[in-house]
Amino acid sequence: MTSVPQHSCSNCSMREICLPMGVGKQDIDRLENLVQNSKIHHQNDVVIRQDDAFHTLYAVKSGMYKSVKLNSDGEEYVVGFHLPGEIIGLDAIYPEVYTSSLIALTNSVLCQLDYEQLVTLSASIAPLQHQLMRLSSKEINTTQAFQSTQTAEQKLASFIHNLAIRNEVRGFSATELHLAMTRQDIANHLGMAAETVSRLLKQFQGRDVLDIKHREMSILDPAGLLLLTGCAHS
Amino acid sequence: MTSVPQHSCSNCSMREICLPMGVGKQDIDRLENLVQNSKIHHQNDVVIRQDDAFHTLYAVKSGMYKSVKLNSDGEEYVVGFHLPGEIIGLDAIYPEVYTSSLIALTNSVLCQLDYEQLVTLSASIAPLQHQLMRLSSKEINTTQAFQSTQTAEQKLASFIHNLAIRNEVRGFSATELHLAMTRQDIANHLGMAAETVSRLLKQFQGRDVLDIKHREMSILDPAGLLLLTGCAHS
DNA sequence: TTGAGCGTTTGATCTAAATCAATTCAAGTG
DNA sequence: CACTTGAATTGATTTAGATCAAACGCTCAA
Repeated sequence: MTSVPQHSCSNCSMREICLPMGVGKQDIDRLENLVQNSKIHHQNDVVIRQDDAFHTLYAVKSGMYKSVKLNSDGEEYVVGFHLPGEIIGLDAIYPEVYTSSLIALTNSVLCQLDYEQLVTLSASIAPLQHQLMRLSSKEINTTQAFQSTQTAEQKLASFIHNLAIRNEVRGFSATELHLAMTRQDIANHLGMAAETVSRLLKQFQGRDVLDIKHREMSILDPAGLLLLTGCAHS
Repeated sequence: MTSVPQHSCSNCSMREICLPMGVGKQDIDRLENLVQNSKIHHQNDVVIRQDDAFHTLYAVKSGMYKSVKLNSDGEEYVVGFHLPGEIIGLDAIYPEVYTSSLIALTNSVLCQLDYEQLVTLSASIAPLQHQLMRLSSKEINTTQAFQSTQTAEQKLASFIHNLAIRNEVRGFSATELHLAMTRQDIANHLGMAAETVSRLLKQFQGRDVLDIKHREMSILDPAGLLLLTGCAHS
């Protein structure tokens, strides 16, 4: 983990997705001043430890992270995966401790924002305040969306579709995905066995919906994939 | 559905849970002025229709509501149940339409708040701004919490335990619960069959964890119930 | 280059919970 | 008050997906 002094929201390719969205030129430097030095992480670096006191929100600048919750039985649960432009830690505001650990899945960079300072600043920058609420709202939706899907097939299809959309929104490919996480991580996240993920992926391949080699996935038939989701997602 | 002109946050028994929490005496009337006339609803009244344009947040004053999402297949999904003091609509901020329909489960009352006005007001009342963020954060947690539970038994036990805690926080009984929703609603919400709910409740009764007659439930052994949850919840 | 160690795949078996099918119960209505 | 209707229970059967078990294939380090 290394510190990078230089950082800038105005030059960041994620500025239209992340917190700065809608913030005018005259205010963006006030936001930039608040962003702490970015941190570079490597695969398996633990960035946040569950139950640590919450003071800081994080924004993913590049790479990918996962959030993992450990329950009292010692069972792990993969809460989700975080792509560039996404804010991490919104769920920790209420309990004032982080509710899950954060782990880098690949070489990745995070921006740090002191939560108290951010809230104070947002009171005087309306677009920032709105974006903060929008991002919280979005997170509520994300978490709710998957609950409604029922079969393992629908869950996995929804997961892949969701990942593709998120990739596309970020200016990456909507059809060529690199899976930074293991099959076990996906399975755990979706509440199924890793074997089931493996078998379903093979089945999706057989139906020419997608092609997958190790961690590289091509979506051959996006419409077919959407059908597999049960159409529950947009 | 009837309008009630009189309303007051300062006299409301939910003020320490709801939006006014932490707002000082000098500011609370500014919040009260923003609260629209409360609406009285009866069982099965549809308050919000999914996909309608979002402008208003709601706070439950009394009674109970459920949120229901209809997916493109025509399948229903019960997103959750809303108790007094809870804010409804935070998930609609991002998409700018309500993502589910809201239905009264019993005679109930809602307070209405114009979202834009609330955000504007919160910029000048720091405790209100904080509470808005806290409530959003809480909602993210709530939605995440159940995902980690696996078996039907754990899910149902968690659901009952969660309901009991929420009741207690509101100054109601932690052991005597009235279930305003049907078994089918509970089952749908937890992603299982109504028959499974019925069988599990009977099993919980057999183990003397709880006693249930129709819609009235007594939790006889709260510690035993917590054990059944897999201890994943606080 | 070889071997160790994950991650992944594939196959066989088992089980929790769904589905199907009836019956019972409760509350409201003409 | 009987009658209707929706909710809840109970039992029998089926099945999706878990678990168990084994083999395979990368990747990395010595």
